[in-house]
Amino acid sequence: MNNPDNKTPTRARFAPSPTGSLHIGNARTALFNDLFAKKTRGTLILRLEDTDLERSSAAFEREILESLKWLGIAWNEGPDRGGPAGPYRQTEREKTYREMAEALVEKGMAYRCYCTEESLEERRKAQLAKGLPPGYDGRCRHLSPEERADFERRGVPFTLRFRVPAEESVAFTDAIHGDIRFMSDSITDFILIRSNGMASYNWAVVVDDSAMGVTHVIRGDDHISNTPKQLLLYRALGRTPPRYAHHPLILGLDGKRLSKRHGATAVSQFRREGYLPQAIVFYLVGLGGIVPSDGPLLRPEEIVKAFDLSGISKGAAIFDHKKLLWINGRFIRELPMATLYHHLSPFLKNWGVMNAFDQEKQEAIIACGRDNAQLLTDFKVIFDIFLTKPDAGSAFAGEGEKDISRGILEIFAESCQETETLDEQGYISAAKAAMKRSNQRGKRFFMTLRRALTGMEHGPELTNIIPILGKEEVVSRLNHALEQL
RNA sequence: GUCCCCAUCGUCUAGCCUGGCCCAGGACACCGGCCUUUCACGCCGGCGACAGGGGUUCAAAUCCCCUUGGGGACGCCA
Repeated sequence: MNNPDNKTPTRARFAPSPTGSLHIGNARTALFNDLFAKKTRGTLILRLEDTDLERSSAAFEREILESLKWLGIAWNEGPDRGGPAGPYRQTEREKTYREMAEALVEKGMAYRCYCTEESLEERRKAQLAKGLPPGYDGRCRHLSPEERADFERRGVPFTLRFRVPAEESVAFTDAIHGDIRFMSDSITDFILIRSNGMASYNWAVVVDDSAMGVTHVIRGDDHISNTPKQLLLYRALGRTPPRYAHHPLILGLDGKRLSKRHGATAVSQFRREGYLPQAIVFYLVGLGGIVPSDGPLLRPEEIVKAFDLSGISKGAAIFDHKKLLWINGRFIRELPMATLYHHLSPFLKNWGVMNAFDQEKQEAIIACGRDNAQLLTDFKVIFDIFLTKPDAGSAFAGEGEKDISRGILEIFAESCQETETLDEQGYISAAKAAMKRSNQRGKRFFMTLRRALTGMEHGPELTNIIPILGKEEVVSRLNHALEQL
């Protein structure tokens, strides 16, 4: 579906509803649309589906836009930046939905339904109990003029329902799944306009996509069964439907659709936890089978180049947190320092690193800890090594070893003093000299140094840590440790 | 329940369209080893799958059918 007749420029859209954070599954939909638009040199539209007045909020809207931007998803038209196909918020198109629905009523393709929600709910339950598919039973479909007049006289609120034609075959070719066919009989009359006057999902989508000139609809698998409804609507409207691509959903470890109870799912949360946007994007496209996730780390342009809708795998994929972590670690290790630093700086500010060290030193520390980090937040421990003098005392081995430890530290301190500059080479020779003089070496020797200098048993190599600490600080820490012994 | 979608190692996948090169390749995870002053990184090795059954064919992971399993939809949510 890479724009077969490339006469018409492609127009794709991502249409989240601001009723929650942008979660990883929606992010993938957004990403696919973004990649498709970029690949075909088309347009990406961002549209807010805020017709659920109860649950939509401005805060969620802000968070969604922010998360999208952070992921590097760039829309050309949207609520925040306008465009020729506005409005980009469904609540602002309210009037159009109603007028167009009324026009359908005029033509007999839609009708007023006076059923109450409670009654509908009861009937649905009854259907289910009888083993029938739940769905509208068509009660108001053939109201007599008298009955209708009666409802109107009593001022009963109504919805506008689409009159689904019988025995029609609705087929479409999905870019990912191939041919899909439904019979209209499996679809019951659905609501176009709710009793509060607001459009319902399927209607708003069709009116919008049509008005906005959307050529390609790329969305989750869960919308496959909405597609025939929308196709019927296009038919009623006499308009050409877009092309469709339904990608599979992301599932949790238990095989159920990914949700909050599977742990972190919001993009903003991943961001806070120290994931890189590059890693998330790379993981997400890898999940779809677009790029091999074990292959080389790709730059955004390369991902665009590799992107192909028809290459997306059909089966649902389970979200594997461990693999994401691994990918994140790879990016931390392989990203250019400038890029890594950029993503790390908000964290550095929080940790009070900014005023403690100049950028050069910060970068040296980052380089020193890279191999030990999988998340950006893992750098906290690394920076702590340099930020605070360790409380080494408790970290030393048993009573009997105190004298040995003392000897090692004293002698190593001397060796350091004798060394001109304690760079990597200087450290190595100081250590060699100290080993000879103290007659200690190997694990005991180095672990003693490590504990005295960092207060921890694990961490980056001392050859990387010591040059950054510098001679003065090293000696100071050694003395500090000696005092505690 | 009805309709729709899907089905290769625990997980993500390659292979499937255009049958033989596949007693199925890679990666994550896991296990073992190496490197090493520690953890990590890195390197080497191991474990581990064509859901089942029928066809078609000289030959099927690959094509067809059925079964099973999973997912989704069926809402005045999107």
